[in-house]
Amino acid sequence: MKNREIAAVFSRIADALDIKGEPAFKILAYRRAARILDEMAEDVAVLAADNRLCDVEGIGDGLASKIVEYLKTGRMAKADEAAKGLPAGLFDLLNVPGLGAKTVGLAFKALGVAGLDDLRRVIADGSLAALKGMGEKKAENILKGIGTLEKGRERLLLGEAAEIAEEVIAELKRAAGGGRIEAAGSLRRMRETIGDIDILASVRNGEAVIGALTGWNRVRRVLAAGDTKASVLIEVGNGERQVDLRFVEPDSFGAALQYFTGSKAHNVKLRGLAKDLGLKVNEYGVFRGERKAAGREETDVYKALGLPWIPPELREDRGEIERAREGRLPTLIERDDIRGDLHCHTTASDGRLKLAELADLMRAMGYGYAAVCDHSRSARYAGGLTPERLKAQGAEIDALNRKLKGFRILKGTEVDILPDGTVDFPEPVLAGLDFVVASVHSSFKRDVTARMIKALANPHVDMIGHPSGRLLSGREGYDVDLEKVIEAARIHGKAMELNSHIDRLDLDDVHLRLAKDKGVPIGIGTDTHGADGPAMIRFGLGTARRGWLEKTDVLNTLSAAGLARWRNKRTGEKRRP
DNA sequence: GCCGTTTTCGGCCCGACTGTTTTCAGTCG
Repeated sequence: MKNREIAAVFSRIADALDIKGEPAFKILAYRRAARILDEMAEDVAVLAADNRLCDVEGIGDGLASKIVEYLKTGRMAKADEAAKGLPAGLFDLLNVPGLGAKTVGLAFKALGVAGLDDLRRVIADGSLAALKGMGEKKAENILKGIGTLEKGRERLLLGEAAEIAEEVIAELKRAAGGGRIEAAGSLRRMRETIGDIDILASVRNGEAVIGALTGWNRVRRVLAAGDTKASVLIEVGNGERQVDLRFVEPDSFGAALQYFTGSKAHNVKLRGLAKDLGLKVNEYGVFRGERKAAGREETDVYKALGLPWIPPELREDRGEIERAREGRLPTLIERDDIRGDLHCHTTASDGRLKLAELADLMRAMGYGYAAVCDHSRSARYAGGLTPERLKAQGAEIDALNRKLKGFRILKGTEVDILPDGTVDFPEPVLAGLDFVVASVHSSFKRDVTARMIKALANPHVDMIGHPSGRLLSGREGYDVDLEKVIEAARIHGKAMELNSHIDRLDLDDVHLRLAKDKGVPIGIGTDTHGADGPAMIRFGLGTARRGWLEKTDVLNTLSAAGLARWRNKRTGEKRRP
């Protein structure tokens, strides 16, 4: 699939045009197309073959022909033309915070700056500061920006960002002594990774809160501190992370929350819609001329635009505004819809919880069941179970279940999908289990698509575990065609996992929506290994909601009995729930 | 570059902060 490749080419064209000072809206069109391609689950080559590229909003004749050109030849003349005369090192400079395309273009034209080393030199010798419109302060800030860039500004995992935000908010609330303080931005949208942490406040003593933030002992550097806004860099691990704080009056809180939750694409479209209605939307409210029509609550803002409230997780401009206008928004899955956990480990393999401890924690979540899915024998690094040990675990589960009221542990396994596509336990062993997750844990580059499809054909396999295999902290996923695997799941009546581990969130939002559209059920598992595991369902749920999933799309909204019926319907087996 | 129940041309979201300026450009979100 060439979607991401082409997105990267468009993005590069946008950067080049930006440095050259081309019209902003042309650049915007390339950037928008890059984002759309990046998030699209459907193969752009298929769209091109069907002559449907122009059906995608944001892609017109011009971009469509460039995509076709790239698919045919592997090149794009426009990209070469745009980058002509620009040293490759210039593009790196755009990553320096506080340094934009205009300044990069100026430094290149006036001083021949072609990369980071040149930039450091012209800052050191004062020639950058001497340019028109520049100055000592600007040069100094750019130098600090280079330092920040080199410290690493990789995005935080959603779970990490949530933890930091909670800490900051608690700190600010102490100083505020009342009022509303909430996280906004991509964190509120539950994106899988988070850049900056955005916090919105509506409090009496704003000065005290700004002071609490800028004076906090984890703050390394104050980037800006005005009357209504402050930005700081705080220490996180070995790196730094930006926290933005905004103040608004209480009667603008809803408008500001809407505005700072984003996404940018969602807001741009919303404002366009407002304009068509003769309204103006900003972070203070919805206005008709001078008159303020809404602002205190977020629901009022959407209502003023003729829309129902749109859940933050949907706000990515992936069709949610159109659906809201038609009154056809999905009813997203909620925490209370979840009846059990489908993926947990115990001390029998690489977990840190004993069976009884796991059962207690899962009961405390309000569930009716949890499936213990320890590793199979080939996963030696994880202490995978032999058939004999699995049988012994089953006896232990039976004994425990006899003592538990209103809750059961389901006998399961996370069985390895071996390099030849068979699974790690023979069929008679699997036949005695309540739930079977099949996962790839080795030979990531070897025929993963075919192996998963073969595993799905095994009558005892219920679900493919963490299907892409990616780790958000850095590991590329398997070499796998998820569209084909999801199609195979549909044919066999099987489920795909949404693994809630903060480093996985796998399937991702885009593929979840694809699975939903195909009618393939999603099982949300936490992959619990320790005591902090069960609560991670929160991040799985956020991702599920980003994938537009409703209660009926998710397997573990069924009761234990319902889950057994789902399996029996497929297999024709009779198994007591 | 895209796009059109007012438009095939002329729009394209809006504001805060900073540093450089005597009124605004650049960057960011």
